[in-house]
Amino acid sequence: MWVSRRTDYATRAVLALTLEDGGPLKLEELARRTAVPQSVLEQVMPTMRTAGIVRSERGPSGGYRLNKKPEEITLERIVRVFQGPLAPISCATRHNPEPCPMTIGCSLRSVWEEVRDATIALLGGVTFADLASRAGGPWLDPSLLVGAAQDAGGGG
Amino acid sequence: MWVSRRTDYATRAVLALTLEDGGPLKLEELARRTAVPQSVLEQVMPTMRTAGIVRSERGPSGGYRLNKKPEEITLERIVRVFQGPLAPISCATRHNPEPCPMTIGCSLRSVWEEVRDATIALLGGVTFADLASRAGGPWLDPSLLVGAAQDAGGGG
DNA sequence: TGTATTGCTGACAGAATTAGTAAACATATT
DNA sequence: AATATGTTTACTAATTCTGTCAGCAATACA
Repeated sequence: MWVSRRTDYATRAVLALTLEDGGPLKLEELARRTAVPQSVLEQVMPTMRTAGIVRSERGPSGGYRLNKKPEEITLERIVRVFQGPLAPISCATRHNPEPCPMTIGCSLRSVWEEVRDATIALLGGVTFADLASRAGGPWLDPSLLVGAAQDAGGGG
Repeated sequence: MWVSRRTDYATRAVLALTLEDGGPLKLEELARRTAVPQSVLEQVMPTMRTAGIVRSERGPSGGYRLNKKPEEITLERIVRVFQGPLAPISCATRHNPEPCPMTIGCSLRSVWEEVRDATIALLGGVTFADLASRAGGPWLDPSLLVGAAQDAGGGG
């Protein structure tokens, strides 16, 4: 339960863009497909733009596209942008591990590091090309869409 | 960075008790050895007692002991008591996964589940007997102890 | 019986984090 | 200009985290 809502939203958005394969998606449409509040996506997408993951165009016929090939975007990348360090505890980060009073011989830390490494290995080994190919059918449950975007209509 | 301070403290305390091997440790002593504020341990230890991990005796010559053999206490057990579900996201818990609007074909969820399972495998595969045997030398850095427990003195 | 020593419990305050809304702004097209 | 889009910032409410404290409960021992 350590993945924040925004991280979740971001990964959904990138998956949606991957499935769209090139064509730009407007924020409104993106919000509808991912069932994310538009006002929140408004904050999430610029962050990903700054991180170089997506690219945007303004004005009519604007929208978002991926800025790289899906095979080059790992889940780890997205998660890191929104979550920071992946270590479960601050004494086990790779960069600036917080010194803990039990550094010497603290056998707990090595386990936390193993958890960290396993997490990184999994998230780093999955690209959005993988995710898209696995996401066969319709990946959005219409019955739960009601209220997610008021003017989404029944369309489809 | 999803392991809370209290979880950290709890695991340290169990390790300390394991290293003590049977002999009871007073809360005050436990706090000193683990460099945890005594007032916080006062909340953490009863929780572990309720969970059946430790056992306590009151009065003079009282204190805490393990309630099981160290080989029978996994790190997973402790973490679960204080953290709840180990899944990184609420749609990937084993018990009551929160339905997310992308259930159908959402390929992200399976990755979160892999992270969850890897975490469980690691934490569940390590017992405090393991940890104690790995924790060779003095596992408390004296130089960082200052201020951790005011009346600990410079002693040692 | 009473006192000292220990653990137990619940209330609480401050800080930090999270989630979501909204208003005003910038840029591109027509 | 007018419209359609993305951008930025401020803000509120809710929740969680961390640590402190005061007072209660039980045990040992004189």
